[in-house]
Amino acid sequence: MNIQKNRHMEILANVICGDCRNELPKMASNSVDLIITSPPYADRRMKTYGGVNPNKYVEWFLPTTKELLRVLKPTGTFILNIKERVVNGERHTYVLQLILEMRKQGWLWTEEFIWHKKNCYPGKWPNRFRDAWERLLQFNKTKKFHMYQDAVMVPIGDWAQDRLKNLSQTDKRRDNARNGSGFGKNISHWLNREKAYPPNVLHMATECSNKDHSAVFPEKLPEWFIRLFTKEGDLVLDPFMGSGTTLVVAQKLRRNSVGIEILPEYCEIVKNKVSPLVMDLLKVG
Amino acid sequence: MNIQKNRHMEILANVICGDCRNELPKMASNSVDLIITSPPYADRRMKTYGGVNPNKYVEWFLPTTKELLRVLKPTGTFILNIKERVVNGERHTYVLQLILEMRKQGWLWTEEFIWHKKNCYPGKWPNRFRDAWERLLQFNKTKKFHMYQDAVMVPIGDWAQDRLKNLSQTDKRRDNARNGSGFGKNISHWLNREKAYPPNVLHMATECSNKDHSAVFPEKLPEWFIRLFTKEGDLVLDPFMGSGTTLVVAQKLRRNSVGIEILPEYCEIVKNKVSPLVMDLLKVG
DNA sequence: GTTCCGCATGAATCGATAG
DNA sequence: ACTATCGATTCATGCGGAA
Repeated sequence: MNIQKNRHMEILANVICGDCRNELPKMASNSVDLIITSPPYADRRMKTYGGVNPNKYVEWFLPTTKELLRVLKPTGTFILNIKERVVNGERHTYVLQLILEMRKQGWLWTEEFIWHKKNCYPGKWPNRFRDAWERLLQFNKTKKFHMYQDAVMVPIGDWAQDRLKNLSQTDKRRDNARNGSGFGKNISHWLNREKAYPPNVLHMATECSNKDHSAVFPEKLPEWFIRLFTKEGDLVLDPFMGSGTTLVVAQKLRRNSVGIEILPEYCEIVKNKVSPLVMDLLKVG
Repeated sequence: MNIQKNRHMEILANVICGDCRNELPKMASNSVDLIITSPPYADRRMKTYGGVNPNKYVEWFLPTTKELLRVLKPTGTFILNIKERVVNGERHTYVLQLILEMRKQGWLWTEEFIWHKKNCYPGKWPNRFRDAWERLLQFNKTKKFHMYQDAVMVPIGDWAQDRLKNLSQTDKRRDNARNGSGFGKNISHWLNREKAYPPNVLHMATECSNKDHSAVFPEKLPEWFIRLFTKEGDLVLDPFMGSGTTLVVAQKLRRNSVGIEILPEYCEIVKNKVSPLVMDLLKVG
C-alpha cells in the first residue's frame, strides 16, 4: 500500500434520490469498478417500485441491467444478490430467466456464490424447510476483470493446526516427480502458509437488528466483495441502495461510492450515515 | 414403528444393467416413491459414459426425465444432484435450461437444496475460487407429495445452538408486536426443543477414499433424502446407479430399490454389495 | 483402545502446447 | 482459428499404521 498516495486521496459517497431507471442513464459509461446490489425481490419490496408480478420481474429488471452493463468498466464486476420466491408451492423461475436474458444483453455469467445464512429465521411448513441460502450471482463485462484474491484469504482449516506442521510427504514427492530438476519452490510456499483462499460458499449470519430496511445484507457481505473486486479509490455502485450498507462499507474501506434509492426517507438516513466527502487529514497538514 | 409389520416385510434391491433410456420404459407407471440420482455431468466421466457435450446436455437428458415423471407416484419426489461446469470462463447454462424444460414436461420445481462440500477440489486460478457446492434440485409430480420431516431432525446443538439461543431481543419483540397472538410464543417453544428441523443447506464432506470406483456422493446424502421422502417398504429408484450408494443406503433403511447402470463392471460391484432379497429372520421363525 | 501422523486423492480449472 | 491433451495449482478428509 502506497502511503503517499493515500495522503492525497479523497473519498466520495454520493447518495442519489430517485429511480435508478431514470438516474443510471445520467452516469458515464465504463466508470464503475463494482456494482453490488440486492434488488427488490419480486412482490416483496416491489411495491415501492410499482408492485411487479413475479411473472413480469425479468421484463421489469432488464432495462436496468442494460444500463448497468454500460456504466461498468470492462475490468469491473457486477454482484447480484437475489433469490427466487415460492409461488404456488414452486420456486419461481424468474432468476433462471434473468440470467439467460442478461447473457443475451452481453453479460458473462462468471460464477454463482452461495450465501449461507447461518441464523435464518425459524419457521415450519408441512412441505418445505427453512430457506437458509441466497444466490450471489457474479456477472462480468469481459473475461479480464480485476480480482484481488489475497484481500479475502481466510485462516486455514482446523485440520492444519495439528497436521500442517509436519508437511505431507505426498506433496513433496508429487512436486519432485513432476519436474525432476525442480526443488520445493511450492513447498516453502506451503510451509509458511497459515491462510487459504476461500471457496465459493460464504457463511455469514444475517443481521436481524436493522429496523430501517427490510432487505439488508450484513456488512460482512459487501465488505467481502468490495475487498475482492476493488482497490482503494475505486468506485462502487449500488443502484438499489436501501439502508445504505454498501455505501457505509465502501467508505470504511476507502472506496468511492454511488447509491441510488427511490424512497426519500432512506436517502435521508443514508446521508446521515455517510460523510459525502472524506479527505485525509494529512493532506491538509 | 410397527414391529409386527417389519417381521413380514421383504426388502428387494434390484440391479438392472443397461441404459436407463431403454430400461425405464419397461417400468410401471406411478410406482416409485423417490428418485434420487446424480447423472453424469456434461463432459465429465468421459471414460465411463462417453461424455455429453454441454450444449447437447438438455436435449440428451430430457427423454429420461420424461420417463421418470411417468414412473413416479403422484406423491413421490425426484431429487437431482447436478452442477454446471465452467466453459470458456463462464458457468454454462444447461442446468437453468434443464429446469425450465422439465417444467414444460409437467414437473414442479419445488425446491433447491444446497450441498456444501466442505472438502472441495483444490486448485487456484486468477479469476475464480474453488467450487464448494452442488445443486440438489427437488422436483415433484403434484403438490401433495409425502414428506416425513421428523425423520431428519437434528440435535439443536449441531447446527444452531448458540445462534438460536442468542436470537436478538429485537426479533422477539418485533414478532410479538407483529401479531399479538403468539408468534413469539413459537420462538420460546423453539428454544426449549432438543431437536430442530434442518434448513435447506446440507454440509457434507465428499468421500474420497473409495478405491473401487470414482466417488459419488457420500452415504449421508441419499440417506437424508430417503429418510425425508420415504418410509419403510417404499420404493427408491436411481437411474444412474454408478457405484450403488443409493441402493446400499436404501437397503440399510429397509426401503426397496431399483438401480439402473450402463456399465457392467459397476453392476457386478453393486450386486456384490447388496442382497437381492432381505427377509426378516423372524418371519421364518 | 486412544491419539497421532503419514498418505492418497477427489464431478476442478486455467493456460500453454500440440495436432 | 479451433479442438485435444497435459502440467501446474491447491485444500480437506478418511484410512491405516505407529506411538
